[in-house]
Amino acid sequence: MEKIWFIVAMLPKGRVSSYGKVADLAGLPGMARYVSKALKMAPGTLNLPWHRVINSQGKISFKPDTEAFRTQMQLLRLDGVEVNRGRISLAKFEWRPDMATLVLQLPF
DNA sequence: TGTATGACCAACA
DNA sequence: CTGTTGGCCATAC
Repeated sequence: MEKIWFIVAMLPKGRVSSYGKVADLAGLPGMARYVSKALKMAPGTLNLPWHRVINSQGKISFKPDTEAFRTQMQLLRLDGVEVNRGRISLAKFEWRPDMATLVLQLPF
């Protein structure tokens, strides 16, 4: 759980990642669903950039007619990310960390 | 013990 | 593009 939060905390402004990728980086392959749960549980005091996590199809996972959907879209746009109908171009905005340097920062 | 439900995913038709 | 399938796992009833 902390591992997931830590990875999400590293997401740079203007980049996004998917639940599955976050799970992989956290050393929990195949646990995408667990990531969504971890974000829901995360204390607000952590100020995690949760909005930078979308699904593997490059879309916001909330239903389009919800508040959560709108706030996530707004936060992404504030980051400078283009969002069209809940869709984000992974080709342009996916976070591709350098694994070598990334590993050095992990506390686990 | 069983079933249903998620801020999921990859493969396939 | 959409929909389905099987896999995943914690929670809730």
